[in-house]
Amino acid sequence: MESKRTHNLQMIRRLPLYVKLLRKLHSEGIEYISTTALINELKLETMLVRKDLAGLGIAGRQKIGYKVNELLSAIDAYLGWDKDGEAFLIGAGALGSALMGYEQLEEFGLKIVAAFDVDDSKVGKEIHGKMVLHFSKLPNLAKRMGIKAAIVTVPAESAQKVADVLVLAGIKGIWNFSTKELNLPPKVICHNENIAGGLAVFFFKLKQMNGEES
Amino acid sequence: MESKRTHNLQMIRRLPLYVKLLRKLHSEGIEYISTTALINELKLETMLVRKDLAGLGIAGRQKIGYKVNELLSAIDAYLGWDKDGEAFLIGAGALGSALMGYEQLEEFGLKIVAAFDVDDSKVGKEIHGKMVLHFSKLPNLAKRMGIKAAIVTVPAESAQKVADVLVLAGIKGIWNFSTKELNLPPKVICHNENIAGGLAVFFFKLKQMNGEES
DNA sequence: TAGATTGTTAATCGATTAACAATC
DNA sequence: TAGATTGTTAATCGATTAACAATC
Repeated sequence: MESKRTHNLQMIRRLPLYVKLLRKLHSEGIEYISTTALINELKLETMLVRKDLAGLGIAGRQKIGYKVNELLSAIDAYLGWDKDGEAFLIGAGALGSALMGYEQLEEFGLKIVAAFDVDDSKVGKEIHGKMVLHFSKLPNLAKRMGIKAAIVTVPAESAQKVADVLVLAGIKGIWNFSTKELNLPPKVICHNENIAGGLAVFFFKLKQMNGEES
Repeated sequence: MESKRTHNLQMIRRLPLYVKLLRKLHSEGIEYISTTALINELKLETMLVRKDLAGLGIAGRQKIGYKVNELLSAIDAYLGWDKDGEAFLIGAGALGSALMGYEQLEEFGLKIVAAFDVDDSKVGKEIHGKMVLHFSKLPNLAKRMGIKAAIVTVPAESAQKVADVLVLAGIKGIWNFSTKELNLPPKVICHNENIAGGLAVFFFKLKQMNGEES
């Protein structure tokens, strides 16, 4: 029963792009789409899109293409979007506040139900309609509400301490925005979002471009 | 004079992690660091770190390691951090506001000098100490201030229109946070930050983990 | 039938990992 | 000298691209 196909993480990163477009098509009443049409809209490489759709394991029809709603539910299933994802957010600073107000997260299946911080000037307030609670209340709430996912947007210095508490509170997955590799037990998964890394790549590309001109 | 080494983008993404640690060491007065020590701190793979440092083109000394400040300036030079990066931000929504208040950006060499929006309820206000101006003022200001980089945090629907204006205004690099592939002339570089993609990977890992348990 | 499109298998390319050599 | 560490070259692995087959 083990899955033979090796999962392509880069492909998974592209899935939301497809979802965004497919939902738009769906809302416009379009039932079928060909890869050629997808490529035109998304400006991706032909073979990439073809491979990605093939990887979802559903069949298209020649001359017609893929059924839009079949593609959508295949992607949902692939990503585990069928059960809706509720998460706590820890660290209501600039970045944390942003994620609390970032509609795209809910659009793509993640709902932040509450935020936590240790800063008294933040605790008790609402940000984008969501309550900021004291971090000490997290373990109880997590158990009571059955929350299994957490978004970590605290400074690098506190990240490991926060993670330790999360693990004890029964959190199973951490989306980590701090610039710090976390030490976690094997049963807890972690995905690092390295924004500073993205910035570095941006700078590097800029430099290369300028370098070429001179 | 052309560079022979192929640049490893993944390595570039890791550089800020090194910088963060190296700066801390530097401030503590530590002069030399070995890769072994770096690996312990950062929890990265031995060979990755070794290769990354080698890629910077500076020499370490056996038994002693690398000179901390040499490493730092090598990374700065590699990324083009020597000249400081000033940027405009377009789209002062949740995500845009966050980036305006996100200290890490300045820490890693990018200074947002002003933000732009078309929403009258935002224009004229200050967010995290930075002015939000009307988008129509961008072209003039960009030329007057010599700004060459822009951060795009507008919704996918307006992203291309914004990009077109930026190109005309002489912007040479775009850090694109919208879920939309931009159509740009070859001389303008673009780096896409796909946060929804990161979320998709996070969900996928969560699903895999839960799937294994059952 | 011809053409457009899906589907699959092989080749290439880039990044990581492993193995080994060099040196203080 | 022995050991720790840097430095380099080769092997593996994953993702993309190319080539070709199948079919409506």
